[in-house]
Amino acid sequence: MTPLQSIKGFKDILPGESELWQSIEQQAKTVFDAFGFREIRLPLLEKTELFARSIGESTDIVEKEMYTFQDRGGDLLTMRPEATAGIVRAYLQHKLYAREAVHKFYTIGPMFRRERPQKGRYRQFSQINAEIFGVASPYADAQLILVLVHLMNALGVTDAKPHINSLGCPACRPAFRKALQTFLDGIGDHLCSDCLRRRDTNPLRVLDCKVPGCREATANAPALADYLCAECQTHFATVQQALKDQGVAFTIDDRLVRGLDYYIRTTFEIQTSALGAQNSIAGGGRYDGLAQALGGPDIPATGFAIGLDRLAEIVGTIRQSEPLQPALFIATLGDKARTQAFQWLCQLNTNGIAAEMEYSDKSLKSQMKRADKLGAAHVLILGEQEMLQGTATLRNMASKEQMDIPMRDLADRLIERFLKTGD
RNA sequence: GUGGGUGUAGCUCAGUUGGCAGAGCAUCAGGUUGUGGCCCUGAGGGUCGUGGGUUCAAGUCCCAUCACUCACCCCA
Repeated sequence: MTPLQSIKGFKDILPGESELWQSIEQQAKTVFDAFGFREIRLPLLEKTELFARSIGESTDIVEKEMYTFQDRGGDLLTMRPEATAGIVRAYLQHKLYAREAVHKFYTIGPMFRRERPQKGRYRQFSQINAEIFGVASPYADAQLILVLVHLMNALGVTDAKPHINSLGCPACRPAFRKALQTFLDGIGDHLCSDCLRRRDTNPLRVLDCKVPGCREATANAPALADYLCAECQTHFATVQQALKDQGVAFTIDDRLVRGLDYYIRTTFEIQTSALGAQNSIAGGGRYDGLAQALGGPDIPATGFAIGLDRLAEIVGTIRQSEPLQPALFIATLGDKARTQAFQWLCQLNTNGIAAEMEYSDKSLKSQMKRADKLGAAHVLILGEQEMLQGTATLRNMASKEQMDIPMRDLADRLIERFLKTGD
């Protein structure tokens, strides 16, 4: 019988890789602390309606990628495919806007989408999210981009550059959408089949198509920038100026159209070439209308999500994580010695000293081999001779020096020794 | 949902016109009846992804199926 396997698109993070994730998460927390973001932890499960109303009924995510099921009470529930909707829900539910005008959150955790897996894309994937509520100013957008750039630098990710765009607002986007649709109607046969479908459902996405034929056909398409209202223009210009003032290099990409319905004005992505077809490791934008659409007050908001799996893959090629090396390995010969050794081991471990021992009956040679493989700095040998003498032998693995230590209060002596010298 | 590639030891992979299932690394043991790294010797470990077909004979050829993977779509 073949052993059970994990579900397609769900992966294990084994020791060796988990250290990498821990260090990225730690680094992110450090950056968030400095920029004034506080952690919010949320359920993985929400009512389906929340995502349908926030992400957009006609998006692929809602139409065919969500893990949705009915619970025993009859409610339709969904494993969250993204975090923003849940954050907004919690923000509204607890009326946090009534306590303070401005809130800055971050959260780290898994999301679920039933897509076909490939490099850098899994059915369970983790994101680091950051959101700012209550700030309409473009400086909030600029700050988020700066947080991303700062974090990438701190992690040593050099092949990563912000791409930014403005999608306009409810005042100016409809006019552009109409102009674009008219243009697309005129070039019908030159578009790929996907784009023909998009022309009706979501014309802006045609601009984002990678098919060369579509790129050519839309080369002279109306540009969103020409349709932005005065307020949107000022907003976008301020974002750019703020980034320049901070010395952040960025690319204006007027075809950067994001998939979720709720984005307006500023959108941005951090792109890299290190992940095959998946060139985006983080993305976000402004979503001022969402709080109101979900039944709350009209509160401006902006945020981003980092693909943690993708980030870990990139950072992992830069760094290698080594297992923690024990300060001491205890080798024993005989049952009595082993019993004594386990007492000492427990004492050492509970006092914060990384120590290991051999539990089964093995030759001293093979125990030394294992100690060496684990990278133990010292080996404590307790055999029959030592038991008779009332001492144990402490061997320094690097210098090969050995010394006898009385068994009485031995653990205390070692704890003192290792805590003091640190080796 | 669509298309391509790959499935042989724990890992990385050889396997010729169809003819006894292989290597390196790793593991374990011995060389030293109580001392690691290097070296030497040996051992264990395989439903060749799974099921069917062709054949005297299939890891190899044919069909189906599953898994993994890359890409499209979409997105982080």
